[in-house]
Amino acid sequence: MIEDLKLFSRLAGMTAPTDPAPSAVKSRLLDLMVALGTAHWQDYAATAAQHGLTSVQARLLAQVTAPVPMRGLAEQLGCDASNVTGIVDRLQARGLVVRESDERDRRVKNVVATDEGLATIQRIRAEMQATHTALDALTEDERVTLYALLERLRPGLENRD
Amino acid sequence: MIEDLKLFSRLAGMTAPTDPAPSAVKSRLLDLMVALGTAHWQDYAATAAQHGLTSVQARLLAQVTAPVPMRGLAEQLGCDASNVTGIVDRLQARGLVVRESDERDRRVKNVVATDEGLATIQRIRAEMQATHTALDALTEDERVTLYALLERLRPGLENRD
DNA sequence: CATGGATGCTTAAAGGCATCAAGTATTTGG
DNA sequence: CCAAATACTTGATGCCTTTAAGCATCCATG
Repeated sequence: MIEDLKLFSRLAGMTAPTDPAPSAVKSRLLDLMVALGTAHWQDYAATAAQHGLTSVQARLLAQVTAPVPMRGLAEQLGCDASNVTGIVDRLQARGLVVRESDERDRRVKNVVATDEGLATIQRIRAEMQATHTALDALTEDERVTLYALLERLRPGLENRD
Repeated sequence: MIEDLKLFSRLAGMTAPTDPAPSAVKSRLLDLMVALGTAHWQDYAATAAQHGLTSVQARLLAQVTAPVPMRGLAEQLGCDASNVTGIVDRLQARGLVVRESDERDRRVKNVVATDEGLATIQRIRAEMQATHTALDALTEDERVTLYALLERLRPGLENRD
């Protein structure tokens, strides 16, 4: 692991001047991000499954901290509005959310989390064992550094319509 | 952004001594990882979709650098073997992979990527625009640091059966 | 050698996710 | 007032996923 760090320091130095070819670090970093992203996602899905939820149901539920119209959920999830209908149907059938008609615009239905819904999503967050374990492997300072680096990655990743 | 780093350095210092309560950094880092993981995953799926592949199909294809038995693919994808049958069926229908009977054990069928399959997966990797853009926001040194940190996260995340 | 138990793969059924096209309310702007 | 836009739902189709069951092949033990 420490060898790895040295290896990449050398690689970094080698391509430093003008960085003409795509960096070897970048390529390997991409692989690593795919691998970790997948593993992390599976942790999320597995934890949600322990509460009888699919990952997309958990993701939707997490968005409902305040009343949200269906349309808004569709945008946040990056999927078709017709899709949200079914997901909310199933969450509602389990008593985790409720649909409320908007008074100002009667076309709109706002989704509201029930107490049980709020409790469930909080529990899922707390129970993501693999992710917690992984983060425990870092010192607090390292977490700060990681946070800062990931924060800088965010702008490039988020503006996908 | 730099303020953020200072903020978290302070937070880190505050919880330093014995770290009794769950760290605030850890909690925010978890949120960030969920957000970035999702965004990154969507980039992956969208890029694969441009080549008419689902994300799982792309993921499977990426595993087939050498002949792999169906069972091996199921383990690498973390899903049931019966699932792999259908995914390989569809990839095979598009001419991206081929099934070959293993000579030593005739129960086994090895999946082999065609030239077109190899080319496709390479193109998808190269075309993950959002991810590449995001990584370009970092300097080479920062990428090295990020790689080293993520590498340390891996053991905790990967040993999920 | 024979056979019973693994092992590798496939099929079928059932449920959820995703997109598209079409349909119903409701609002809004000319 | 009426046409277009908007919010949501429904239905069709296809893929993913799991479970249970089935077939072929291997292997270990008697």
